[in-house]
Amino acid sequence: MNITEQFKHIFEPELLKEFEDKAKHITVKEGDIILDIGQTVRVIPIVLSGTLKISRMDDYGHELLLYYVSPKESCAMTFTCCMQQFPSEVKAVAEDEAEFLAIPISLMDEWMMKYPTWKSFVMKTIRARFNELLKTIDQIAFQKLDERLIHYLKEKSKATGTSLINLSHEQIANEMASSREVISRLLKKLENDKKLLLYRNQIKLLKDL
Amino acid sequence: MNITEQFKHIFEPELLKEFEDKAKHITVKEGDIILDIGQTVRVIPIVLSGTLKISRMDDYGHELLLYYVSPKESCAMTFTCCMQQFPSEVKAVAEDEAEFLAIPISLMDEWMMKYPTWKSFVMKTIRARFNELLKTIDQIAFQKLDERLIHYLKEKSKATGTSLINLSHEQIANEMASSREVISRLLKKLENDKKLLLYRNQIKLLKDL
DNA sequence: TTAGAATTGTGACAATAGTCACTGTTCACC
DNA sequence: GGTGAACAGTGACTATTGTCACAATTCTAA
Repeated sequence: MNITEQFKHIFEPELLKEFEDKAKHITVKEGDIILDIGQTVRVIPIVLSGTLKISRMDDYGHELLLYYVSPKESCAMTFTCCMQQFPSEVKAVAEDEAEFLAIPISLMDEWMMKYPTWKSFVMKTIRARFNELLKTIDQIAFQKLDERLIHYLKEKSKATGTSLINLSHEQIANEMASSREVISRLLKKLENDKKLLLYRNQIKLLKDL
Repeated sequence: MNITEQFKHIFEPELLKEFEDKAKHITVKEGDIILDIGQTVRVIPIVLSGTLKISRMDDYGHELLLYYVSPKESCAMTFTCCMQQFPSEVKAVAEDEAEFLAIPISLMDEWMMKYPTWKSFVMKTIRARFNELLKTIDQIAFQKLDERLIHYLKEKSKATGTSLINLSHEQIANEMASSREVISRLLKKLENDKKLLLYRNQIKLLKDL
């Protein structure tokens, strides 16, 4: 899709022109690692299509999904990291085939001064991501695994825009920092409760989940 | 202490002058609620002395400590909330008697443009708080309660600047979203392991904790 | 000084989550 | 069509955390 068209209600025309001139258009395929923990942030991504998955890893390779970056969105942590050239604390992976604009970090500062819509976009993004992290904290601190699983499935469904989730139980367990058997059992229980249907590598969410 | 003196290495003189002219000097005592969940952010606090405790609550009143705001620091979430006039998602309580500068949120934007040190302070604060939230997530997602307790005690000690922690087991359990009996038992175990000493309403951390 | 409140200690048990071992099923590919 | 890999189901067990009940201790304030 035409970038100017997609963003014309968000950014001023002069900024859209800058996008055209200075941002690189990047396409990645499912599973590609866009940014790993410890890597220096070199560009700010603005998603055009597809979804990026942002997650946290511990020292033993355990993963925890933090949030998704959907089209027209960006990741707050790149803003703050790049402005001070710090390495990334999180991992960004393409959830499916995705396109994004890569904006050189050197423009951040200039644009913040020059374009009110950019400043507002940055602030909105930071706020939104703070709230996502708080939601994640709520989940793991206050909720049991069965409720967390339901929340996870709903978020995944929202991010991909479909009630068909193409993941193995093992993959789900990994993203939730849990174990396969436990997730299998909980999913089975949800199926018995008519909340979803289980297939191989696929889960169909039903309306009363 | 003189404000100009305390901040002269952080902010430019013109900005310090603005502090003197436009910021309110507020003193609160231990336990005072500076900002509750749902309240609109009206000022940006910059701590002069004492410590603020930032925590998250669930719908049933369970609490989880997120991080502390120490002298010369501020809370990132007020920045982003106030710039768009959103209600607060977290609770801020005075950990002990504390003084802070209250900066009217209307100045935020102007100062961001005018004072490079202010912009840098804001960005640094946002980055630091993101990382604190990630550390909190690491703790609850990847660590067992005994490790979390040790981490909690060390952070508390760092925040208050002493190895004497004046809290009941119940208070600790609350801040960690756990239960009193469990915390009591874990503390007892740490005492047996010569990591700390237990008294009524007080814990003395030993050097090999 | 003494009653009541707050704090701490502890045993018994329940609930939740994780691990191990093994089975059966489905799929891809030669 | 057959074979091995990936995926899913399940029972048995363990570990961790939470809950309940109650005792013991210490503090506070009348």
